[in-house]
Amino acid sequence: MIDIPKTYDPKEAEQSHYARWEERGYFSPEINKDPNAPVFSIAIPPPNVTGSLHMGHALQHTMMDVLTRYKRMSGFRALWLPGMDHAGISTQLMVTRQLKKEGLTRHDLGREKFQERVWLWKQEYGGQILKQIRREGASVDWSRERFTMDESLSRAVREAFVRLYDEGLIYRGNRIVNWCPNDQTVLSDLEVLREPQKGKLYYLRYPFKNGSGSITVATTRPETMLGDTAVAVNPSDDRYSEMIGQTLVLPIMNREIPIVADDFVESEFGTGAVKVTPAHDAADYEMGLRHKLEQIVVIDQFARMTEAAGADFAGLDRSKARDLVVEKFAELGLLEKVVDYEFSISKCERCKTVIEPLTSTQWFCRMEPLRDLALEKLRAAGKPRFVPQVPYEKVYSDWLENLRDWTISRQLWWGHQIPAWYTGDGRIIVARSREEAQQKAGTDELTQDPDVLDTWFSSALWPFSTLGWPDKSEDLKTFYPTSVLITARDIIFLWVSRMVMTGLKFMGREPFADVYVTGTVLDKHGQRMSKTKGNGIDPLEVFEKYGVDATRLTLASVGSTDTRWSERQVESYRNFANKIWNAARFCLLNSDGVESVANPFGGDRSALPLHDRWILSRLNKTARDVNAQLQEYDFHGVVQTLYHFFWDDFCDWYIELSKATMTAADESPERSIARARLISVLEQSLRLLHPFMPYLTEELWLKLPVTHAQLLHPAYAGAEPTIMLASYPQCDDSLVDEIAEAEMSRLTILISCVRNIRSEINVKPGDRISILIGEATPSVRAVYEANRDQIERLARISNLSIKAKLDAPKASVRAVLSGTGEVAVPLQGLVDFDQERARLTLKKDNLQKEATKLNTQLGNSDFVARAPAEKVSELRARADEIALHTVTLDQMIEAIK
RNA sequence: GCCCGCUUGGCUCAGUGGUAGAGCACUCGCUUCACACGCGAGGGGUCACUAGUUCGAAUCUAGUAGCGGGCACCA
Repeated sequence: MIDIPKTYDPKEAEQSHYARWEERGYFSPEINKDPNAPVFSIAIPPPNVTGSLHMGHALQHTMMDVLTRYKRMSGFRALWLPGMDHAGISTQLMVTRQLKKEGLTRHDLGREKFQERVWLWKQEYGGQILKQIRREGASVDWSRERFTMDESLSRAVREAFVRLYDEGLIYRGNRIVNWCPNDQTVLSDLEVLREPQKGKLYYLRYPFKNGSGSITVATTRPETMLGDTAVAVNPSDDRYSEMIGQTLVLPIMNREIPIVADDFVESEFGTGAVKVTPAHDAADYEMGLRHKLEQIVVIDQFARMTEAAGADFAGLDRSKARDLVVEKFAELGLLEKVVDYEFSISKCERCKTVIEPLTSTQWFCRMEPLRDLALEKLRAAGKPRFVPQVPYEKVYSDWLENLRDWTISRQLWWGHQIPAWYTGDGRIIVARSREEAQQKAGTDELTQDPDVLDTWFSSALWPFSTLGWPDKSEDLKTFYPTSVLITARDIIFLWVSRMVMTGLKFMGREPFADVYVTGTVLDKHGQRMSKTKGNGIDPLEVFEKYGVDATRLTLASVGSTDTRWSERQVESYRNFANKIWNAARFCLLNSDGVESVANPFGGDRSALPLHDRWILSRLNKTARDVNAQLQEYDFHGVVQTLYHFFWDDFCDWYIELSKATMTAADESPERSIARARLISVLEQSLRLLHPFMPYLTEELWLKLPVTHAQLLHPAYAGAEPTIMLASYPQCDDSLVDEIAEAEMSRLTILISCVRNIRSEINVKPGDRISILIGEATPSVRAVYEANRDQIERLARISNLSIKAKLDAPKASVRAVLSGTGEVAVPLQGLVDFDQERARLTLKKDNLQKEATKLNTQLGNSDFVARAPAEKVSELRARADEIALHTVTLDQMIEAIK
């Protein structure tokens, strides 16, 4: 006897299969030997080298793995390419901290040594997430693992930079940027968070030069007034129109500044007059350009006041400077008032430091021409296709339409150093290498720009740089464009749109056909999980507690809508995994003799027992639905379909109906065939489930007494058996059998009805009862006759009478079978009549309510005239049924009075 | 401020122009020889609110409220 535990222990299966799959090369597309195989490819959204797995990853990876495994089993040359990005700022921060413990700064080491330290750090601490991806069961091709700092990807970065520069899409310029005083680098708009902030609004008076009073401006940042070079008012604001062009004397600084007119100013806000600090505010910067105002830098890169702010302020921190400015205004009698004010403030996404807008020379990428490529592609070809289309396509196109230039330089040492060199005479040479630069420059007296590129610049190239671009590699030809990108919605701008733009620019094709945007897993209160809130749930702990497969099912069923995390949900899928385990256990414990059955469902199909024809029909319809749902990325739907097929159809009915034959004591051909059929259906079910539950299904599938090699997809012929490479079941239309399904429903309705009666009148589960069936059409009666044993066994009946007429004793419980037929259970005085009468009366009342509703509808001539005839007759049939049922109930009530 | 999404039984969520669904929780009964992470039976919802379109609306339209999200140079 085979020894199989009663409860599924996920750990064992999770430990034993992954390494084997990987070693045998099952994750690589090369495993597919069919030269004409269609191609399916996914580039993983590269996680950050400093990061570790969170629920969002687990969710996306589950879906990517489901699709990859599904396509692989369907014979596709499937590639899911893994890797990481180098996370410039975060990684540099990690190593800087490490150095600090040793009492060192990066400047002590110098650039080169520092970079060596970062690589050492990466080797030791980086890429935790790669191990975690293995734990998830993700079937990524590790032989193609990439890192954005790999030489081949770095080459792609340089190539892209040079090409964009040569076309004038990359330029160097002095503009206002977002500066993080803590990280000491510029940031792009997308790396800046806006957070609500409680602060003050300061009303400051700026006197006129001619001594005729003052104008009042309102500001949240008084310290910036030291760099003011104008005050602006709206040209149509009557209060100020006469003052336009007049000169003010900036207090403290005693600088003469003009009053200018600008449409940007909102008359309703504050005093309607705005101080203008072109060097320290993005809007003021624009205004400064419009009015040719001087940019005076009063705050430096450490957020301290500069010499230009005056001797009293130079070197002061910006917050100290604020206090001092306010103090001085008060002393001068120029502080009109200070009011509480709530506004939003820009913060560094990573370190939450308040951003200092300042003018600085940086590298920028012009977005308009790239943006136009993406918008044209969307409008002309609908590419990429967003799933769900609403609202993401619009989110994407709206963003593209309002796009501003992208700051791509970063003042870091970790990343791709900008391939630009400066000559002694001030020329800029952009080239793929120093050698090329020297050639172009005609000199070797070159200094390379010290800055590196935004990490996202390299990520934007990911779908093709990972496949070998700029070389015209085989991989690039085969796997680009990728099939689908699966990601969270907050990455649409940061990554998706940039990949589309670079893909169209350099490859001439969008990098992926579809973009599937996942929902978000929220905490139980509906809040986003975040490190700062500390409300995150560690997927690894969930794996540990409930198993990877159950967690994957839970995550897959999240689909594209936000869902609150519910441990109960995982628990129910854990139970489902156990159900599968036990169904298999039952099959395996009763598997003697199945080897002798070559083709369990072979021969004349119409001669098969009803339940066999029925399960084949259900199985094939399930395969049809599942394939369709997977094509449509309906992850939630497909999980439901598989769950209900396996549990309701296979376990609750098919196994139960098979028991009569398959658990017979004596060995017989019938017994072996029944067992082989059960195993065949189980085997196919496991294949359907495999993309979602890789470990459990592999564990069980390999145990089944079937000829595994024959079940492999032809593209993998000759491979060592694994369910990973078995054919994904497709619907065989010839096995869809509506008659069998209709007949089967007659049986299940009857059995459920009898069970219901037993329960209602409190018959002990073990007791066998007599029942009578009548009033059924001859064909239905034939179904009952043919399945007499099954009915008796599953409804626990000792005496089953099937006749044309129902001749039940008066004191019987009778029930109308939905569709056709009546069933009666003689009571033989075993029931409390009062109780029974009450029960029947309640039942009758409920039926009356439904009848009233139906009759109203059927009495409506408009309905009868306009509704589809099918619908009308459906309701008529139901009304007739209720009428019949009511009569029966009346008779029953009468009989036990 | 603008745009978008969500609002279905106690909880988490499906769903569709035509008699309200699942899982969990709950009630009752079961150690029935795969499974108590189970088996059988059952109770429970005017599908946020209002108005409209329709023979018919939870499903379409408009508005209202609550929640959530995105965008924005309001000092």
